[in-house]
Amino acid sequence: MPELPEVETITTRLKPFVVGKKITSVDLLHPRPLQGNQQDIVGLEITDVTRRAKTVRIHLSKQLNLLVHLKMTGQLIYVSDKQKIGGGHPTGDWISELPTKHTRLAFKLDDLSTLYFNDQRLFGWIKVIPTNVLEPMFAKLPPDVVDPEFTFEYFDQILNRKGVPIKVAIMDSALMGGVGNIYACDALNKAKISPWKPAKTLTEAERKVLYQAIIDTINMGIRLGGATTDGKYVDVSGFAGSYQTVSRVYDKAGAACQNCRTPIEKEKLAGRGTYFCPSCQK
DNA sequence: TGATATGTTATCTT
DNA sequence: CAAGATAACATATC
Repeated sequence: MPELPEVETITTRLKPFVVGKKITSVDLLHPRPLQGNQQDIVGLEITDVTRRAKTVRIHLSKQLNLLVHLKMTGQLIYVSDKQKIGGGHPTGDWISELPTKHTRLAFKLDDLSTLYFNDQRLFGWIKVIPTNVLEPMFAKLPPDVVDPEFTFEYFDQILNRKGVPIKVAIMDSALMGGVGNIYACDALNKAKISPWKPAKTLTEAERKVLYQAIIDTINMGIRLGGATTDGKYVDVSGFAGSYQTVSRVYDKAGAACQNCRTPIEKEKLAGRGTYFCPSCQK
């Protein structure tokens, strides 16, 4: 479920509650998501929480880290006797007593609070990974679209090399980090460019508009705490975001295009639901 | 029952 | 190798 803005939101929410605390034990409720040995992190202190692309990095003492990917349905939920905060895929687990049937890991902290990792579809993972392995891996990743390294020159040069539909190019995590389906659809509508248009055929003017639209759309998502598409949970305090209230086309089939009032349509592109305006997105 | 789901990667085919 | 389609991971919901 979560895209970059959702992951960023979880990261910044979690950080003040877990930094400085020690992991006293790790409960493994399902073996699949954990890569590494949970014994290696018992007794370590959480020193920072940061984000790279769509992963949450929990920095630990002893030069170790937990790298968390929520994929489609992951959640990170922090529970103490006075707080319950978190985020990720909106499900009833947000409001249930934890652990739930989807809880895969529970990190018990030394103030008796707990950080839960839930994941209904088991696509997500948590890796125990030393800093000297992680940082070279990160160095090989392309820039995230919110990084200063994501320049127009970089974007322009990538498009020249790609004949794939522009939507596929901007969502390709090997080319740029952080653009998922919601924000890809919205940025393309904002830029009035067809998702099917081959990347290399975009004009200079279109590239400039799209470059800015991607950055603006993702930043809007971050500002609003990400999107919570399940209407049942949009009001759950400490979890939900509100990007869905300003979403231009995602999940808006039949609604009026914000550019030209034409009804938004939905089709498949590369296996993903793709929302677009058939009139103004050329 | 079948289609769909905010992610990523592998594997086919052309 | 490029590009496009499809499948795979595994589960819940409409």
